[in-house]
Amino acid sequence: MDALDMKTRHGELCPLDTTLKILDGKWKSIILCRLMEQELRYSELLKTLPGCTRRMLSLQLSQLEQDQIIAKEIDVSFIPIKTSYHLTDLGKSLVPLIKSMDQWGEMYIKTIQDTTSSEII
Amino acid sequence: MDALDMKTRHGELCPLDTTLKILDGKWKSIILCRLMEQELRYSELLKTLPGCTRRMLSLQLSQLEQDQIIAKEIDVSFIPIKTSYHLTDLGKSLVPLIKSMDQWGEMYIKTIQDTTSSEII
DNA sequence: CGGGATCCCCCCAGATACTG
DNA sequence: CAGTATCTGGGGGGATCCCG
Repeated sequence: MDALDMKTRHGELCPLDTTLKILDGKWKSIILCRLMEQELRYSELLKTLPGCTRRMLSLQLSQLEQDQIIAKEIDVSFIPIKTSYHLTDLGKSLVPLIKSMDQWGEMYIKTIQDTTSSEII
Repeated sequence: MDALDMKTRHGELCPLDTTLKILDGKWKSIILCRLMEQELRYSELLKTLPGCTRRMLSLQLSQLEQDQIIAKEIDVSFIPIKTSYHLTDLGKSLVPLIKSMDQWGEMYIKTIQDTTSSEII
């Protein structure tokens, strides 16, 4: 576990772990849900994430950027500066997986509700 | 976020989050990888997880059990007691997803290695 | 053998203030 | 507008000990 010290934040035991590490973070899943639909600016993202502080948004975005899942464009043509975030190709390749995980989550929630309401155990 | 207070540890904003919460935990991904292959006992699992303490293994297993991803069987027919863990049906339904995530992780690692070694940016 | 209970430390994340 | 810097507390996780 010391041998492989890749540039990114990986050193996991299996590739599955790598995927989870990339997705792990308090707001990353929702951020990705938003960016799957459209490119968004920092302040626009912040509005859609009730309870998320600017500090946290910055941290999560920079990690996703480091992992090359998203990229930002900075428009310095006029003041105030505007930055926008969008999925990279690598990020786009994650979309089908995210949708599958979302669907499984939906199924899971339904199943749990059914079994706990009828209380079979 | 107060309205829905399900029995399980969920209160997330999107189903994707639910899936990630279930999988999130220091050793869960590897535990699931092991249990996908075969049913295993507590001590057997511990051996295949170098660095994992008994405390952590207990915690992770109990969470997976609470979430109804795994189940345990306790054999009290003789001393010492032996318990074994296996995937539930819900856990088995997660297998294709886990394999997809594992495959994406493999692809990701390769891609990152290529781009960073040639340093295209 | 398969866990809990307890203590303790460190890091994550919130609050607040500052900056180009 | 889009962030960073600093301080602070609460919880996750290691180490250790105990129990049925």
